Amino acid sequence: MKRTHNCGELRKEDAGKKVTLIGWVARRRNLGSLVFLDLRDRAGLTQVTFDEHHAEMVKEVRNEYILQVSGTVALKKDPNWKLATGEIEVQAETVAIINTAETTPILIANETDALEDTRLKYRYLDLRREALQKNLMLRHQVCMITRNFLSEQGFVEVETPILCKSTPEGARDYLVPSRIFNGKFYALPQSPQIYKQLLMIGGMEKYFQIARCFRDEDLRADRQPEFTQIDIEMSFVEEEDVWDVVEQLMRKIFKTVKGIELDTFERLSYTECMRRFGSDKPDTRFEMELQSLNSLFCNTEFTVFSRILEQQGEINAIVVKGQASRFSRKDLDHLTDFVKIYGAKALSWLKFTQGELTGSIAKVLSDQEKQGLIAELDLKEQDLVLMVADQKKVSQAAMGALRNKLGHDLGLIDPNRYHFLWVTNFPMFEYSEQEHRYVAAHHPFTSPNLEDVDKLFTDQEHCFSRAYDLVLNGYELLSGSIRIHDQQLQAKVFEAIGMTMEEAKAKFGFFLEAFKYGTPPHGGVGIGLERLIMILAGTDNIRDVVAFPKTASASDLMSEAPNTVDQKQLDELGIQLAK
RNA sequence: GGUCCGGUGGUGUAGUGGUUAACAUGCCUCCCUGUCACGGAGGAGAUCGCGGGUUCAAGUCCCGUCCGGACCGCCA
Repeated sequence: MKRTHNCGELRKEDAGKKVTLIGWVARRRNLGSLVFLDLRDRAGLTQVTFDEHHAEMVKEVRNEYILQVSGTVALKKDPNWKLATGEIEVQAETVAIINTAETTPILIANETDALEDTRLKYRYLDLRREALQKNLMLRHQVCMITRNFLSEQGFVEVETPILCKSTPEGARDYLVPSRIFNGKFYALPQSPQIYKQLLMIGGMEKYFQIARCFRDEDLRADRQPEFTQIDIEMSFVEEEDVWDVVEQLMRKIFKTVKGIELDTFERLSYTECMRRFGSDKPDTRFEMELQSLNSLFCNTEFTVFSRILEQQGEINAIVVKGQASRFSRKDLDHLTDFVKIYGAKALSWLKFTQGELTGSIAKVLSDQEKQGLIAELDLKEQDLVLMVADQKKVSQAAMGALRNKLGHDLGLIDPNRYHFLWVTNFPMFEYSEQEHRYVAAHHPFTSPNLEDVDKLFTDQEHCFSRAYDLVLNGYELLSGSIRIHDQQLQAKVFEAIGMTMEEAKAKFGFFLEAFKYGTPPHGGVGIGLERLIMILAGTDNIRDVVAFPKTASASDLMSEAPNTVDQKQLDELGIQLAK
């Protein structure tokens, strides 16, 4: 079985050549004694023509049959400009039916038919479609660029274990029961975090891995229970060194894949980022930043606002420029419902038309406040002001989400822009409403800012860390940090996050032991590969860039995993099911 | 754990209490020598996700349940 060409490469220059193609039948057009078949492989489509002497040979052929066709390349009288190979056709001389196929439940040639559950059940058929093939090849390309680039920079790819020790901080672990030690469990890695740090202690200096990670948490459009990180760790570095490697890698990827020279990677501290965008992963392709109205309303008579301010809350506003008339009362009610998702109790709105402020809270504001608003927000005719007054966290989250929604709905976002932003100086702790105390915001190996070490116990709210994220177009593309390499500091951090040395030893004893023997200063990142590919592929669904993805309930519709197992398997593992 | 949306021939949809469940596409048969989402004629194909209830009557209303999707919580 041999082919001389793939189904995507023949051009008018090839006219007259004898060729052999192998491919799936994508479509048939049977005109009686003249039959056209579109033959498809991963490279594309080529029309094969069977004249009155050959039409009989393919009478029984149906879609998705695999044919080997030999014939002569000929120019078409009427080219099909929609197809790369549209100027030519192959006039068949011999044909072999390599395989037959039953009628497929989904039509491969029609990219838009079939809903996602059907596509997932027959994933192998969905994979025959151009869109998924392109995405998987793009993913391969990015991985190859990454491997080559990092290797050239002196990074060594090392595989770390999949069967690990469970460390039940952070995300929920996937557990694997041990047969040899009944009642004991391995955990699948949430990330190779500890191992890559051990590799630094082990003297690898520069490590990377295209690493599979597992988190047993609920899914989202951009979250799968198993996913891949481009995991990088470096010794003897500070933030700038890590960022430089990442920026170079991104430049290389975007240059090769998209032909784009990236702009400067901007930087914002976490606090600044939250203040301006209400999110730690803002889409910075458009403006419409949050503006605090706290000082403007510090003496307001409007009790809803004054009460919020008394409780250390925030009043944040965004201004939709020049589009006030576009928003009906109903639209604004929908936006109110939208902010309520994020815990906001209400959305206040004001329209600036003909020099007047009208809207939900226009009657309760004093003239002075209205003039202040107009000046402070630099309002122009037809501007719409949207405000959420609430606890700081709620106000920021609601306005950040609203900003994002409006950016999309109003078409303020240029889909061809790629805007990178480093978010730096993440807080070391975050307040847990459930536990009524400050808890670690990151894994406990993240270094605090050196000038904030004193605040570890005295001022956790204002203690910041050497953790950073890279944000691209509203997605958190990577997280990373400079790690702690000093034993005393590590002990302090454990204590500060409420972990006794005994607990720490029980959980990470091997790791702490390793720390004693000359740990180099080190830091790194984990890049979310799927999110990067999603953005490059222009999709907002992670399943479009994963070959065999899980559904929102973490099941595989094709293989029907997870499934029940034999009693014998359970017995070997010493597992008894409840009930 | 929660909120919302959806489930109707193979596939995608319409059907908002009343005849034999409609349309497109796919599939099957026949016709067709220049199609390229070919065209034309005919045909088969659906216990309307599942269970219960309301009603003279349920694809349609109600309750439960399963499945899919989006989001909130969660994701150190």
